[in-house]
Amino acid sequence: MENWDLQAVVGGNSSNDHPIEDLEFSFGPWSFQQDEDFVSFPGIFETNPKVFDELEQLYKPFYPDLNPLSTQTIITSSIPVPLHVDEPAEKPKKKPSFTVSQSDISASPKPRRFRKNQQNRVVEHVTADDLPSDVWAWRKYGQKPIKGSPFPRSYYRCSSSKGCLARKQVERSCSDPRVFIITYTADHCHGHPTRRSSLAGSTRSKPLTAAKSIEAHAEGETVKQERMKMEVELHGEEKGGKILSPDLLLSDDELIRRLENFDEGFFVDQFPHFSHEM
DNA sequence: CGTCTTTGACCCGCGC
DNA sequence: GCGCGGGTCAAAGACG
Repeated sequence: MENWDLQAVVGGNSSNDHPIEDLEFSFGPWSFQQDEDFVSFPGIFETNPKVFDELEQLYKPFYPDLNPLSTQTIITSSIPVPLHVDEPAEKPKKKPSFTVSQSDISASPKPRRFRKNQQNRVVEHVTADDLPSDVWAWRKYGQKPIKGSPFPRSYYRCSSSKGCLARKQVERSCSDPRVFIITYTADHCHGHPTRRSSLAGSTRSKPLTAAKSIEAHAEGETVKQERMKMEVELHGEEKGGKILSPDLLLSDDELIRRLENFDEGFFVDQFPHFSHEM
């Protein structure tokens, strides 16, 4: 028995009537589009009904009422398969055109066996412009250089609530340094973050040179800080502490105000990929 | 004082 | 069993 990734890759577009522009699934050595008769792949779905159930679970959140994803999103689930299952001969795997290469996720050419806690991951590939605002408070607990990538990977855990198992990894794509790969692992065990008693240490606002700022990106920071610095880089100024993309990021005061008047609609707007889990 | 980042050490899964 | 690589821990220092 071996674990293969079951992966749903969603190309999003929030600006028109078709929020999901592309949808592709991959499982082990196979990949297939949303409109293909994937049930006919030999051996797998017949002998592994769980695969179909898992696939449905991955697929369901996006249809029929599509969530307005603004980024490319990859959801993975690791599923055990018998070793005797043969790889497809007539259906060579094709690589999704918009997603990151497999080497960005794992340098291993073979299907990767996940560690515990990594069974359900949500991977987002976002540019600086698309960095999602993040209502959660993340605390960095580690950073590691990644083999094959010039950029290190940063590890964050949720500090919004004690005991929350939610994790986040942030790294830059080695194929496109403008793209950040954000991997969410495990669910938050709380509804929404409580206001922290202190913000000490949360806003490291030392003056940044452009080079230093880029270095900071490479080292990985919270999404909000990344966006703030990227905005400074791109536009050369920060306007009154507010970010230039009000639809994507709120000022601290506005964020806190909206959090204190928290409603589910706001939450769903901000975190569509979590909406189906609530 | 509480919370943050940084960073070297350690742990653990995996392939050989 | 060993080595590699990724993930986590924890101490130290910084910040408001």
